[in-house]
Amino acid sequence: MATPTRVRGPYAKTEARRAEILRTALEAFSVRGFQGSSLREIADAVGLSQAGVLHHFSSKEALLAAVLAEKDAVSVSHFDGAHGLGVLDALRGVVAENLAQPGLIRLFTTLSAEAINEDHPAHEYFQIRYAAARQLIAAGLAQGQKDGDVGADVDVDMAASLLIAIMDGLQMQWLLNEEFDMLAGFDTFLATFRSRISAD
Amino acid sequence: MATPTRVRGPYAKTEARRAEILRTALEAFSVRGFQGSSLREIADAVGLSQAGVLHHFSSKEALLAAVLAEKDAVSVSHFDGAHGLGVLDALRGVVAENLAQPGLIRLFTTLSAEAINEDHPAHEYFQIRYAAARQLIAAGLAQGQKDGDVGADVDVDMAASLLIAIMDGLQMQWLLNEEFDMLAGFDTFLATFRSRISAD
DNA sequence: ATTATCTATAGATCTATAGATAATGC
DNA sequence: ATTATCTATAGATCTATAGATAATGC
Repeated sequence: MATPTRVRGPYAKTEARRAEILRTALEAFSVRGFQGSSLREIADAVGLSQAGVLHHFSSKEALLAAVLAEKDAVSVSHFDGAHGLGVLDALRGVVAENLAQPGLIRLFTTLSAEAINEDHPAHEYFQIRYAAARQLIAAGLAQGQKDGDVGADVDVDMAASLLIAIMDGLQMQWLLNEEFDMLAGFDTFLATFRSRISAD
Repeated sequence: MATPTRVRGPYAKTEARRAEILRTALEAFSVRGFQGSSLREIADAVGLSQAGVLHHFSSKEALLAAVLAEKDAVSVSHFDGAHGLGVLDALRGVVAENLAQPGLIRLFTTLSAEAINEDHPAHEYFQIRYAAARQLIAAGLAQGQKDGDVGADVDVDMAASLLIAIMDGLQMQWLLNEEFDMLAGFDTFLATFRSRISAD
């Protein structure tokens, strides 16, 4: 029962076509959510039939999974080696970068709210994503405690949750109103928060 | 072309029936969103046919509008007379109250994210709701500046945005994980924030 | 020969309306 | 007589599959 030998690979254009579908699906999901988007509208925007899209992604859920998998872990690069109060600067970098990617932020904001529902296909994805983000931030702050630049009395898990909460909340206000300056908001928050958690 | 005289009112049971539909619709919208909920599932849960629901609310959008109109302005009572640093205590009261109403919080979190889309029927509702919340909080803080218990250098609009952001963000984490203690999170935030904005 | 794509369609939905029947209020 | 409710249905969707045809790779 060996898997049949793959005689040859896909067409040369296939990779680009798949990327085009993913880009288009991201746009649709970010604006209308997963439930509110149809394969038909994505196919039309790409210039394929609906069945053509399903040739590349076997189901609507598989397409969502592919979109999320592709855009995952992008912001993690900011955290390479960040520790202690440097974590706050890394997060500021994430906020600044997000300003240039409204579509991506809208995707995550829209889908994460849809995914509160346990039956949503991205429910587990977002639970894991949030836990991982908290863990990454908390670990960086804990390292800072060892190094002595973060106060030993700071609850690093709660601090991580607050940082994520303020970022999420500012994004929401920015998405509802482009004029809103979420970077200034984060800086205002950070000014207070930094002195709060820093070891005197 | 006068409106035909209303000869008599609805049945005695009608008010209760409408309330039942609203309660059921809130539950559905809060779990699956507006787009993800169907009149059929709401009708089934109430024990009516789909057409029966549409007799009481002329369309799905009208039902959404009625749900939002009914639940609006509930938290405003906390703010009666709150000003200056008292605004922070009022907001803490809102967070504490929200802990007992996960369904309602899920409704607003789910719908507000769906409503980022300009074409969503609740888009304008949430823009107005956010603006009103910011205005209410900012006005309370501005009053505190006149009274001298909030620092004159504080940007009250930004402070209001930060307070709303942290509340929204903590709610999101709480909805994804019931174990998360959002009141403790808000208190941690407040401890720092209060000293930050208070006039020395 | 295999991959990519299309047309056609099955089988489920979904919202809203039309028109009939049952229940209630004046 | 009016309100409440039902059944039936129109008219649009929606996802996924079957099977045919076109394009490409070895």
